[in-house]
Amino acid sequence: MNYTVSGDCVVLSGIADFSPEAIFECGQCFRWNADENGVYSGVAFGKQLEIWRAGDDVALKTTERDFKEVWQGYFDLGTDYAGIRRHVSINEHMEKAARFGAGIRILRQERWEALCSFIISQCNNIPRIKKIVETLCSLFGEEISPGRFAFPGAEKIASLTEERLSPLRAGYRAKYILEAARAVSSGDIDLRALSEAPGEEALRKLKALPGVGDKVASCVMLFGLGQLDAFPIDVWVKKALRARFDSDFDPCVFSPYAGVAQQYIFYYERNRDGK
DNA sequence: AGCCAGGACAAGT
DNA sequence: ACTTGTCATGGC
Repeated sequence: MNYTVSGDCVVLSGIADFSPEAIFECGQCFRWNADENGVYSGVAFGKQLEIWRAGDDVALKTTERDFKEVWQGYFDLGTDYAGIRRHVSINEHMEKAARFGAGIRILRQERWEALCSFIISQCNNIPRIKKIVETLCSLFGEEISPGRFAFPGAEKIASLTEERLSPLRAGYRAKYILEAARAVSSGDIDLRALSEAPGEEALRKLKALPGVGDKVASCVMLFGLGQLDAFPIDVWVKKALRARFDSDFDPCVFSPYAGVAQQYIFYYERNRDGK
């Protein structure tokens, strides 16, 4: 990946398939927000970042060291998303969806953060998911700069109780959060190993956790384990599959990038009537 | 005011 | 193998 260092920024020049808005608003993450100028800020891997598009370039306010150690991987800069868009544009609808979602990249998020966040996501709306996640971080995460918090580790959450999680207002999900944290911190489940495991095995082991079914497990695989072929089916994707694909349609045709295709479908289905 | 949300799970057909 | 009720909460 070509980049230049300019002042306190790292600049990616002439990079096409990289839209901060598409990346952060496509529902894959919950801790990034834009200011009035379209500058996104957030925290990942305990590091803070501001990032924005400037013409043909993308600027990241970070050090070269953090760029190489954290953000290059986080933004999946080694993957050719233009090629993936061509690969999944198998029909007219997918051409439109992929064009609409051009600039989406699947973030390689922290494994435990992805698991915890998508447990919270079940039967919940995105604004409230973000609120619960942010409360979780501000209450139990390390303050890395004034008002900014890292995502709390599984060990930290495992040491808590349902009572201590009650300020989250997470409802029935609180016990799922605790159980998952205990499983991760005790080594009962090894998320790192699952990112190298076959999809079948990763899905099965994730679903052994209480409160984790097909959909949440698939999201963890896609957004936390780097398994780009995982295909989460939520209410929006279900609606799109019903309305815009044959009844016997099999997402395997997108393999090995079914998850990316799913994200184009999801993002397009949610926003096609808006902007 | 009431429907719905990036569901999971058990119980009933 | 499908359908239904329940779970806790608040965004819109």
